[in-house]
Amino acid sequence: MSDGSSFYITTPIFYVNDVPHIGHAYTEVAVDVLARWHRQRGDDTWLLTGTDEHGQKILRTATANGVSPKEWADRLVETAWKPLLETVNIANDDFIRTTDERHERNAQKFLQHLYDAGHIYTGEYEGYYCVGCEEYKQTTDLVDGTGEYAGQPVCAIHSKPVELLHEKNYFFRMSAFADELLALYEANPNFIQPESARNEVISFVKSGLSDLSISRSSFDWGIKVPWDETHVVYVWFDALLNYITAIGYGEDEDTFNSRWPATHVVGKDILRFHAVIWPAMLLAASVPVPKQIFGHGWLLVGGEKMSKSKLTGIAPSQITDTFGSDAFRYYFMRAISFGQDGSFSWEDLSARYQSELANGFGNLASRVIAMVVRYCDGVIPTAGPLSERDAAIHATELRATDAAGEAIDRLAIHEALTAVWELVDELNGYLTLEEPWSLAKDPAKRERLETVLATAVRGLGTLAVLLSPVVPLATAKLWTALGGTGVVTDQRIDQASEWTGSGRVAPLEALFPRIEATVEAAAAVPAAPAVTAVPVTEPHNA
RNA sequence: GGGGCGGUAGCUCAGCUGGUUAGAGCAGCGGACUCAUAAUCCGUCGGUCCCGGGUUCAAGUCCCGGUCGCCCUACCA
Repeated sequence: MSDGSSFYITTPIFYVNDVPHIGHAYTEVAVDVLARWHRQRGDDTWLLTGTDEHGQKILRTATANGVSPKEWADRLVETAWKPLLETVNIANDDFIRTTDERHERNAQKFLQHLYDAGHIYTGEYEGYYCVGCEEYKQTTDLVDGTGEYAGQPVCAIHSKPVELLHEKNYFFRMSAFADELLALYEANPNFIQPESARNEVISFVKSGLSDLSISRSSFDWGIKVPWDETHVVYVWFDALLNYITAIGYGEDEDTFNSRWPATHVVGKDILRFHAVIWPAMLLAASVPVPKQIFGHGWLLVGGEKMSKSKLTGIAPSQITDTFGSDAFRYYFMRAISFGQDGSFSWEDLSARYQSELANGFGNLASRVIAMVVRYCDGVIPTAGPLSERDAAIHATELRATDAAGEAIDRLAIHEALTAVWELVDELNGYLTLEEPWSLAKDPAKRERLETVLATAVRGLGTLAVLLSPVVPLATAKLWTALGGTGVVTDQRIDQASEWTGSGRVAPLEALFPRIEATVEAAAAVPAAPAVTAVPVTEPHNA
């Protein structure tokens, strides 16, 4: 687990037409925390994210805005999606766009490969098409018409007649892989996690797989099907391939082999694409399947799934403008069991910011450093003989380090934080019991004072190392204040308590300053939309 | 219609294969302390474990029924 092995992790790629909300940021942060953790463990880590830019919807909005689809995508990537990564401080190693040449070229290679191997056939798709919806409807989406349309099926949404259309399509023989997939799920219980996600996928596949239409000819904004340029590749088929085209599939075997297979973290709404279609595609192409697919839960606002249409969508910057990116990252990682749905509320966010970050961790850093400055002129003292309590702190450092690392291996980010926070709480309690401010008044207790402060400083440095993946800005400041060697992100997280430094501390500003008046403003104003349905500002597309 | 998940203190949630007085954090209340971001530490209040049956020496924990919420999936006419 710390042998420099490869760790390749991905986020889903953003559909550029969406408006960034905290759900997108949540996924990014989770993946980023895992990636940072692995980097600090010495693993050869690679974090990929990017954008999904093809498809009819994008073509349509681009046209409506009077620009080409590529121009439209360029604009959204630059104004919305790359800024989102900045907003929540994502340290990605690559950013792939499905319009990148490297992607298009190698996605075509992949497709041609499947075609040559006989996994693709020509079929005909017949279905009812609703012009209003601009999509094929299932018969269950249709209702009997009334009035002038009596007797014919109409779209349940538009109440207008649908057209029966035939379209030639290329189909991927996905049905042939059902047994192989089930065997895969069976043989590797961790392939799909958490358990609830795994069960759902298994029961879905057991109920039978149908073949997948993978091309469209009614519009042309997509990757051309290599043997038939009148067709473009179905957007999901195209999008999934980003995970391999980004690391050299088709043209750089060495790089590809050194990174693949990946850990895919996705929202549970797109789990099936990743846990069924994607592995089937890879099996067909004789490419190893992913290491793991993890489906996380949804963010609930006011008890409902957060959504733009319900006006509960929240822009990440609404949170980070007030609380900062560290608090955003910490809050969502700590408050929500990764894998389950989680409730978001401004009240909970500001409560946790105050009690856990400001009063718990931030204040601990302040008081320890202040005492070293005050009682030892900023020189970190050397510990003398250790008391039972001192030893207990050291034991907790080791226990937290191990427990957190083990939790990260299970992608239980929230548990990792819980484990680390035991050290925060114990250190605060330790100081209260040892009362270094009292020891300082008695010269005869000098050695004891120094031992206590040395122990506290050591614990604080351990926290800086352990929390660096989650709150990188605060821990960098803390690291500097502690006189830590090099940068904190280079410190081995699996040996967090073995950190070294110059032996001097520097003054430290409050890591998480209290947010007094602004808390009320933040809690009151942005919370309003969920209750009173005030529209959330959407800065980009109409 | 089938299938799955969930309904535990004011809030957010733990409670594995059933076993002593049902737990945590936050909020509330009381106290201690002063190094620190009026922060920290200690104590304390607080629950018909959705409802009704059943199995058992014993059920939040298993079974049946009901109810509410969510998710997946499928429709007969």
